[in-house]
Amino acid sequence: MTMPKRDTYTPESLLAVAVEVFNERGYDGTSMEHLSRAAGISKSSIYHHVRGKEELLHRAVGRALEGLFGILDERGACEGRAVRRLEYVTRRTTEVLMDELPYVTLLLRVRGNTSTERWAMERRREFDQRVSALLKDAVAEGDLRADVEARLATRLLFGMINSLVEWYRPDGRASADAQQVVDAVVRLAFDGLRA
Amino acid sequence: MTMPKRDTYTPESLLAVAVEVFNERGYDGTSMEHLSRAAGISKSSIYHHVRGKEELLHRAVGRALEGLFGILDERGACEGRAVRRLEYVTRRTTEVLMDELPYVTLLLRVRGNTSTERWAMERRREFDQRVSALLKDAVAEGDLRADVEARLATRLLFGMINSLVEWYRPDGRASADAQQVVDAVVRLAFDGLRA
DNA sequence: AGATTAACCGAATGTTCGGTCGGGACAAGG
DNA sequence: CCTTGTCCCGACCGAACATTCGGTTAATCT
Repeated sequence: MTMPKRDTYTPESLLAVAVEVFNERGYDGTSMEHLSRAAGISKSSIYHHVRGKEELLHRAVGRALEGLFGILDERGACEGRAVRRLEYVTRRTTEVLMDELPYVTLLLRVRGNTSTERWAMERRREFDQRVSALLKDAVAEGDLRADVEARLATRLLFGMINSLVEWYRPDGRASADAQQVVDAVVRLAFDGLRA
Repeated sequence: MTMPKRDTYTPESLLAVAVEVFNERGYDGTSMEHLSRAAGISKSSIYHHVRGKEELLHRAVGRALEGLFGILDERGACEGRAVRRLEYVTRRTTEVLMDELPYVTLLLRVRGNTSTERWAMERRREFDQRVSALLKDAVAEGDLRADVEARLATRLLFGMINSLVEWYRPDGRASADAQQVVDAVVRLAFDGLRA
């Protein structure tokens, strides 16, 4: 096997560039010309690394979904009272969203025009339902208010968390910044704005 | 002046159709061909009513912004303690968002590729800052928790409200449904999930 | 040194895009 | 009944689109 020493693109490193551009211009608003300019290689060279535009999208949303579903398998999401598990998932979802920001951003914006997008939307709905069940359990155990429907509350909770992709930008090496955001999300979600 | 009796499109009625398609496929993912099929007239006929694709976008986001900024001029947003004014704006923003759902949806999704989109983003930021100032006042008056930064809290609050466009669909003639959503938003925002 | 191969490129492919053009149908005013 | 203006259409245009193709370069393997 040959191993080129000059720095070169892998499907993964190319994906990182592409996802940045997708998020800036929108997937449909991004041409292969845009991608090639951002990557610093020619349009045709991109096809050496990936099958095409849609494969880049598929890899990106796949990575985001992997991160999100991974949370549900962690110990904190499976053990203890439902309200503690929900708080854990809330915290971890926020963390994963910030860790994998560009990929999750892209996932949250797919509109369903291609089969890849429809697949992503379906898997996302699946994740939502898993968390909705968790919230419903916490209400049943008496730890969460019962005067707001579980499905509705889940949607508003995720609405708050997911909105991070609209404004959060990683702050250099300081993860103190990130932890502050996570705390704010958990506090506001569970205890509200009121003093 | 001639007055055709056969039912025909006005810029406004055409806009309503266009905005639906924009929201389904995304603005960039919508071609004039898609619009013409949805409107039931030919592509070229669309240009009889509007200057082009971007004018439709401009009219739509303009209408959304009009509705949002209108809230800030209402009495409830100008009188009383800051926390009450913030609660009023929260409630009314949710209501306007549901009333003008398709238009606000489009507004919240612009990415900044055209000058119209950049204009919309700027005006939106302006609205955000007005509300952020309100929230900051409420913290200063001791009615809201001080352990979460005002700017951050505003973003999370709007994140929750704005997420409505991702899932809320008007329920026939029943506005009881809508009022339930408004109540849930205000309750969760100010008092949290906890029982 | 010669063969192989990953990485890349410029030029061209067919397709779809937003938008234009000349004209037809039809109602209202004279 | 003939003009005038509204509303619409099919045919078309240049540009931009995603993708393909034939070939070049340079590093690795034998």
